[in-house]
Amino acid sequence: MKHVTIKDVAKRLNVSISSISRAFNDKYDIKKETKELILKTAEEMGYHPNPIAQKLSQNKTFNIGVVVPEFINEYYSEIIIGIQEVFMAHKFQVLIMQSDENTDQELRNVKTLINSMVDGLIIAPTLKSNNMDFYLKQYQNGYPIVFMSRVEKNLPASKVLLDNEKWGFFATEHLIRQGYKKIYHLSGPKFLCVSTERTKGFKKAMAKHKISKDNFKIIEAGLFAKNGMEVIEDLIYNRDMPDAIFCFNDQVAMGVIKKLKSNGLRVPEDVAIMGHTETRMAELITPQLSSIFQPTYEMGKKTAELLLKLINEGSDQPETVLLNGVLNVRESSIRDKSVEF
Amino acid sequence: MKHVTIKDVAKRLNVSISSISRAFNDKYDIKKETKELILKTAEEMGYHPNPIAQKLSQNKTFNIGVVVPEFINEYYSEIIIGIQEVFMAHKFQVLIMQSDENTDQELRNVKTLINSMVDGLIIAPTLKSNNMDFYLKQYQNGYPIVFMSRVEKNLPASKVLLDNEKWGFFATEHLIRQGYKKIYHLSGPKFLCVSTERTKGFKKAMAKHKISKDNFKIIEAGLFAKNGMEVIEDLIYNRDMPDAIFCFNDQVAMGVIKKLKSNGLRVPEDVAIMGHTETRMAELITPQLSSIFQPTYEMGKKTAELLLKLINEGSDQPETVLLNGVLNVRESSIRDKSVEF
DNA sequence: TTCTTTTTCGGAAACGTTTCCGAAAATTTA
DNA sequence: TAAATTTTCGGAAACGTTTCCGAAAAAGAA
Repeated sequence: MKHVTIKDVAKRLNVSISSISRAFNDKYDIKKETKELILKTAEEMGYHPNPIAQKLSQNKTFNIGVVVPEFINEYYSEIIIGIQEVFMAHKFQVLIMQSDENTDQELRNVKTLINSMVDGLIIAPTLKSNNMDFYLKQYQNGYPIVFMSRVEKNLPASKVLLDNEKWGFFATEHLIRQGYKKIYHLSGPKFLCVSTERTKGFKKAMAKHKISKDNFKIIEAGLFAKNGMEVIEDLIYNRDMPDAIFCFNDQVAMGVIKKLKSNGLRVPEDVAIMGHTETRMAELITPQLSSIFQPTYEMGKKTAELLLKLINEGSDQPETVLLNGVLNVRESSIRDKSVEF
Repeated sequence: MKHVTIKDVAKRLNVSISSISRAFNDKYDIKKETKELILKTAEEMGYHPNPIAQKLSQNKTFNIGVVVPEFINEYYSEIIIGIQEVFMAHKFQVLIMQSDENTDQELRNVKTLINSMVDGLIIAPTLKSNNMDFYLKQYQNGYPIVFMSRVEKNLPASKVLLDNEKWGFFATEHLIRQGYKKIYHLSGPKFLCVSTERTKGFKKAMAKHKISKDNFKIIEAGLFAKNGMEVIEDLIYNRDMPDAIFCFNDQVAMGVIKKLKSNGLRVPEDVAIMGHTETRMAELITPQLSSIFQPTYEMGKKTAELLLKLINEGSDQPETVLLNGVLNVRESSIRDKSVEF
């Protein structure tokens, strides 16, 4: 496992190490023939420049870091695939770290990556991240950071996110247009901005269509299937069942559907269900789940491009990319066709 | 974004850089007071040792690489969490790369990581990986590599995997014991060893319980829900429906269930379904899906420990860890309770 | 006190590159 | 042919550490 170094090649060819370096870095001041000779014998000798040494010398690591709250769900996994695609094309390595929805772990991750001298950072904060001040300070000091997904629209930094309010609105309006009269919204935690945004969209739709306060309700549920199940249990217990529910995400929606079915309620005939942040399971369950598809792959690519620009050109103005979703209507929110409206 | 270096601290305190280094590396030959003084002022000045320089100097990167075929499914994500846990405790960074089930991409990933001088590698090969010879050569040259999940039981290298034959056997035997008489197996691709192992287990159960050739069948399906759906379409078309199906994995099983239901067949009354490599969705769908749970987290931890040992102590004998699964019986494979057997 | 041993520290080489500077060689111009 | 310019290359410093070696300082033994 002995590595061939630049010196070995230099000695073999009786040239200076600078020439070897020049040959490998496509510098202008080297004769074409010597360059080719060098590259050829280097190849033969199995020489590869040592990235660590390059990094030390250039003070650049060609690594970037990605910190996500989790990648158990396909959401961040898909985003990362997009990120990786862009950076691999530019010879960057993508270091991924996950925070397990833990703000301390997140801070440790970020510090580890900064310490590892990554050239830039993509951060999707955890649920209750209280590290934003620290991140912003780094950003303002010129450290290239792009935020993703779970940040406020007015954060003074470059970021890529779905317009959650808008698509919360569309999801809700779809239910209204289907003729459902009593619509509840199971929101995520209220300290999670993507949740409050979606809730804002929900309220906006209620206002636009002049639905009275008696006919809608916002219930703080959570992120997971079990949160959805718990809420349904309560609603059943309280005999307070709407005819449509817009859930914070597909996981919650699936919990809701499960619980409704096990209590003999039919979806969508008794209660219509709308999810959000579509998962691949949406098509597989019965009934198929209506949801808002997020363009995860494009989110990843866009985020990566923003960071790449920040790394190469430095920051000028923070740039915010608001992406659009797709409303996928499936069985779970289609009103019985016999009902005209 | 100017980094404070060891020299700055040395100048400030009027000591040599070697002393600073000694203070940070807990060397014995430094006075306790100076050490404390150094650590204190270093802290004040915001000095952190530059990992790149450390790596260059020590010829060790404290990075390890993990190459997985994908992490869209929760399986590898969970394993990675286990891996990360162990390595973070030992101050290693975990570089994750994914191959998108593409053997060329996989080779590129591995080479990139080796070039990046990671101290060790965990590899879960892609479907049709034809790079095993290359990996084994590296391993035999002393490069620390541990294989995971998708490798042959007799591969001459350290590895961690589920005993797929055994749990394929148990899954099948469960169906037999429930009284199902005609049992089909939807296998994965035949060049995927975890699939052939599970199939072996299926056959073994058939042999043990003396089920005649007319009453079981092995159909090569694939890895995804749509593969399961396609097979069911064929079976319906050919009027060739068993009363139980053991699917290669949960994804296939969910496709199967969906297709059965949309054709008016009930699960498990008409056809019982057994999955494998349990997903969290198993509990959420109707009917709840019986499956073989794989101890992903422990797999990750165990793999990481093996690699850590290999890195620190060098290789002696290749070690193979065969993990056990858990048979989780749920609604999809429980025979009507009125039937005694 | 003087000599030996131990503790503590500084100097310098080494890790493998890139890059600046200046010089030699090759080419062009006068 | 000589001078000026351009091309090509080597030497050496720099990146920020660790570590070896030997010396100074402190402590212990005689």
